[in-house]
Amino acid sequence: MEALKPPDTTRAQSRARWKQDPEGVRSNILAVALTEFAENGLSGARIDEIAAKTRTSKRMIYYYFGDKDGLYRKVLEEAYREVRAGEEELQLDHLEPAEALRRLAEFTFDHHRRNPNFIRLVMIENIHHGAYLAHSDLIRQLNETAISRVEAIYRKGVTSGIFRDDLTPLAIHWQISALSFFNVSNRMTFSLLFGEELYSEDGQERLRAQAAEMVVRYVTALKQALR
Amino acid sequence: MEALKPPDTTRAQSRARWKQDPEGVRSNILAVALTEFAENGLSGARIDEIAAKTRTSKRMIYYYFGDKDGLYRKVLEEAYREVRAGEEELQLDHLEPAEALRRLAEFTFDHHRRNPNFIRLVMIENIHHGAYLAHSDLIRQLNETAISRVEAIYRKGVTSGIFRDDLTPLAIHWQISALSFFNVSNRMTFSLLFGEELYSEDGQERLRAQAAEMVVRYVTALKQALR
DNA sequence: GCAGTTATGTACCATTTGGTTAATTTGTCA
DNA sequence: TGACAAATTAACCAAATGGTACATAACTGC
Repeated sequence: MEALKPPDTTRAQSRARWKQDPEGVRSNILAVALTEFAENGLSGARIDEIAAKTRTSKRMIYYYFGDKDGLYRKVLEEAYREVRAGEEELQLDHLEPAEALRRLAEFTFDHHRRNPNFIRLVMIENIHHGAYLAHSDLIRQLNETAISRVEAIYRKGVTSGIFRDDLTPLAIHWQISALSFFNVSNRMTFSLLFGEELYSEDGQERLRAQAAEMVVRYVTALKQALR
Repeated sequence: MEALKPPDTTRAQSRARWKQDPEGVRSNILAVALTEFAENGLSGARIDEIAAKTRTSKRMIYYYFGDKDGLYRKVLEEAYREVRAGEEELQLDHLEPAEALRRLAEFTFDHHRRNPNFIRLVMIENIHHGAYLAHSDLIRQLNETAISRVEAIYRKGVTSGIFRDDLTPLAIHWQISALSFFNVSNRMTFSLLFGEELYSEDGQERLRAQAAEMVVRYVTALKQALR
């Protein structure tokens, strides 16, 4: 349709030498894009800005990821993968159920705190009604383990009689997540509205202990409540 | 700088008559903008789109709100005002502390659930590091009451000996908020990852009761736990 | 060492988008 | 009633932004 200009062959001579590094370029783009999306949201992030912070060019983003949405999707998957990998370390089998549950809650609290960019991506994804997450089987799969971990602990606790038996692992996971997630996701508005005291080192230490205690107390059978 | 075209006086004849309605126009813009920002985020929302859904024109948005940021700021303030106004109805003075606290938690849970657009705005604001909320004294002021409501209940409970005395109203408010907020904010990703069961009517009823129970149990002094 | 494929740099483009200019009408009040 | 301010319409604009076209260098396998 449009008239193409005549190819400009003269300036090509000045090009420097370079080495190919597909994997490096790819992961470099992903890393930069992760922080850009986490910082600015999906529509807030700028492809040009991402490209500029990359060691390569905008062209390569489209070469490897197709378009902005494609890039975002891969970023989301990568973020989930990393975070879930970080959860592997946790070993709770040898602990008695109440202690295991407390540790799990504390761990989750810490883990979310250490991964604010991930939390932000999840917030962003929720703003978009989970439209991108919906298309990723990989991510869904990664989360099965989260539930089974709670389930193992809870089942043991019910069997030994120290946990009440009218709850579900899913609900317990929900509660732990809520307290841990909110702590990071709403930090800015909460501290602006109510002061910084909950977000000092001490304050966080207390919130963490309180959140864990809250969950444990809730799951503990009433007749056990006095120890 | 640029050459101006000669004024086109001929077509002006065709303009229809209209009535002035500054307040109506203003609030109409605000209402439309609220849902657009809540739906798409700050950078995701389009001024043209907002204008189109308005009964007036884009020009009026700039006339009344200056620029996109100005509009967003006013939307945020308006949303806070409405939501806080909705909390006025709550009367808890006549209840004994444990019951009052349970009611407060349940009310907050319901209230957040009824105002998803507000929740989304707060999420968006957190994505932006609370940059806009930081400039609004009005909003900060509106939240003082939230804390004092908790404080009144908590103080009564401590005095009468049924609440433990090592907590702060702020932390209790944080806990209630976390459970209530997360329920709405993370609904999409959570249900995509773990299924819809927590978000059915029954599921929500249970989560609500559990959240309230969790808070009450936590605040209750241990020696009271068996009633 | 050459043919074909993969990877990359440079320049360019169409559209979208926030924002503006200028003219015109409606309301107000001396 | 007429001048001045407030409200509103319609057309226009420059910059930003997602995305491409094209040429070419690096790599791979024979």
